[in-house]
Amino acid sequence: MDFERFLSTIRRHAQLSESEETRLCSLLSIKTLKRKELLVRAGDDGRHEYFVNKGCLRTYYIDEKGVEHNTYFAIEGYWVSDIYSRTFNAPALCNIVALEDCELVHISNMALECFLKDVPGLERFFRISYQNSLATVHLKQIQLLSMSGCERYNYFRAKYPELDMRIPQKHIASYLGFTPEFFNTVRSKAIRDNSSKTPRLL
Amino acid sequence: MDFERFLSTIRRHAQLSESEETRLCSLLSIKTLKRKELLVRAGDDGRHEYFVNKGCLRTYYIDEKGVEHNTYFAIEGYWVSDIYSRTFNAPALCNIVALEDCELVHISNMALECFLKDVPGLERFFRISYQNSLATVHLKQIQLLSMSGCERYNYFRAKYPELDMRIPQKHIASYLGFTPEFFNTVRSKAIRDNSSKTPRLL
DNA sequence: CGCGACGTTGATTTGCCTCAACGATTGTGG
DNA sequence: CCACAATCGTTGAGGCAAATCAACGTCGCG
Repeated sequence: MDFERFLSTIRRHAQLSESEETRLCSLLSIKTLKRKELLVRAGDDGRHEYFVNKGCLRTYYIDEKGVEHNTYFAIEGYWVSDIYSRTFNAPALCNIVALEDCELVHISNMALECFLKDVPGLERFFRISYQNSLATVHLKQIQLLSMSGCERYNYFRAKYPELDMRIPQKHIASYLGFTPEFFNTVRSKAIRDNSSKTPRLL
Repeated sequence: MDFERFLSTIRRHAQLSESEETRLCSLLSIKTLKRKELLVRAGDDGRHEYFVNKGCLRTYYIDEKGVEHNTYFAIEGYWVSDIYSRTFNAPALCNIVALEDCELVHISNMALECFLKDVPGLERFFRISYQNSLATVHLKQIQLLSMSGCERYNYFRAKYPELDMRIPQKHIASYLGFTPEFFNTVRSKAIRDNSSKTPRLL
């Protein structure tokens, strides 16, 4: 079992004692997924947290008309789950699917909650992580409200060059909130005038 | 100094010892604001957290063209701050202004951070709060991507009836991501066919 | 090879914005 | 207490950004 990357991520914001780390590891398991396999299906029980050791996943919501909307991409070192389901003990809102073959570290929400009650250091880790996510999401929200489609894509390319290359364009289009066709015209324009001024926010 | 509501909010997710509560209170102060007064100005130091005892505030971002975009409303029992500034020790991204006369509980980010290091119970409180916010914001993000303007407003009315009545329409328009003029046509339509199906998400 | 997924391009439509004008309401100073 | 300004909400005409629909080239894969 390879929990090294997992543990070193935890250690970035919190110190656990050796025995705490051992106990934590006993709650973990490894889950592998083939490309296109579903990790979470909307409506099912989504009360699990995953850490990406290897691979790439996408989280998306399916609206009433059957249209998919991507909300999140996860690659190595990222966490992924249906946060809504975990937090409110509700059925999952979103689907999560592997874009590549994946190796994930798994912990059930229940095990995690119990462990958190006992181990303040881990509370601290997640408090900091969630705070960071919240600040980041707030920035994304500002972006969605204030930037044109073209600007949003330039911003995305500048901030996540790896995702821009690794993920099929139609998924990026959906993530940024427009159609694949429109994404195309934006994209060719963005590449043409590559003079592209760096965005104001980063 | 009236910290009762503040403390009872904390107690909802965490238990502090009596001495911890006393120490916490010694870090707090009361801040009052008149209507239209600024609490935080974009670009300034925003490393403070506030809890609303009384009143109503709005958080907004000003884009490059000078247009305001509302991102958050806070009323009694809510917390408010420039989370980005607090988290990344950066200048504030947003302005925060009083929509009514306000009474706030104030704590500086530095005092809060120090206290958190010492008091695991408070880490827990904020871990849970941030997790709830994150789940809620994720839902809002889904909404912005998947719903039409009209649907977004019906959703907002259903979920926050108090805010719908308490806050000037133009601010709600901006929060939902469209102009006051367009908001109006949407609003009159929404009221007319009040048959309005309850939204799928809540 | 042939099928299906993906990316590309263009014609048409539409949701929402812009601009402008006009009541209604609130606030303010004389 | 009234007059006037300022702000807010309302309505309509015209315009633009982005969606929709449809057709076609290309690539990877069974």
